[in-house]
Amino acid sequence: MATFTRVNASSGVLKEIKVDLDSALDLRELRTVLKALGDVERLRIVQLLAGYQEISVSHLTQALRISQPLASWHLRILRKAGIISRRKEGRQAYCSLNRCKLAQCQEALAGLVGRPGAGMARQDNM
Amino acid sequence: MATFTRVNASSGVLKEIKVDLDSALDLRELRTVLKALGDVERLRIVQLLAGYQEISVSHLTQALRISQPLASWHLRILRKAGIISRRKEGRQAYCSLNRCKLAQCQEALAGLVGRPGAGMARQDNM
DNA sequence: ATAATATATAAATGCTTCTTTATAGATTCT
DNA sequence: AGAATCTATAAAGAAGCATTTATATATTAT
Repeated sequence: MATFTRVNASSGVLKEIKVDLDSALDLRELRTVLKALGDVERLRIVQLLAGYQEISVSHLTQALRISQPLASWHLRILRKAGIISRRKEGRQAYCSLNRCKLAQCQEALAGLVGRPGAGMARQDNM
Repeated sequence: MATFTRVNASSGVLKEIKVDLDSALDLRELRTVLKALGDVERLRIVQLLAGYQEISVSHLTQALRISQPLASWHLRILRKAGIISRRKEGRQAYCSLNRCKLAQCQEALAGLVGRPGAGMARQDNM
């Protein structure tokens, strides 16, 4: 298992943590990804993106029949969550799916409920 | 594969679609489930519930150190999304995880991006 | 340089979500 | 019956989200 150490900033306590890079989604990041996916328009974007290597914003806008600023809005949320990437070429922006991020999300979800210790720390205090 | 036919209301076109019942989450329902999971408190609830057959609301409230009304609020959202079930006994309410729903969610997510046709209809109009 | 195109951002607006405090409903205990 | 307990709901407020219209920025074409 590939690991690295990092500082736990959220707790205020400086503590080293072993993190599994292959499914390194803590609760907060998992929340962010799931929240980003929890919208029909954004799911349609992901669905569309899944069928292509990459696609320009204008094509996406046409394909999904949504306004261009709305597409930009949703793309921004997906990008901030790490679900998609953007490549700029000339005046176009090409979007592509970060499939590994989605895989991580599924992993984390499975780890949350399934195998203890896989992708997510378990608390056993009751 | 268990299937049934239904009308595609979103497109306005009346069209019969084969649906896989084992991962029968359409975009809207997937959205609802993901949205319900897209919150740290609710993920903590799911995480806790995953470790037990069932757990009472008051135990859950203590374990997660959140107020009782807040627990009720989040539990309601999880229940409406089909992620948890509730069994009432006396004055207590016992919550349990619907693991199959989470599995469906993972399936749908995988189907959305991965195998075409698995769990989710694909659009190929570009 | 001007015009056209592609994308992003801003402002405004209505809607939903999260959280707390307070209260109601139902069940058990004395 | 009355008191205590468990859970749900209501009201209220702050914060955040989705959407539209209008505008800015950057790039290409004429």
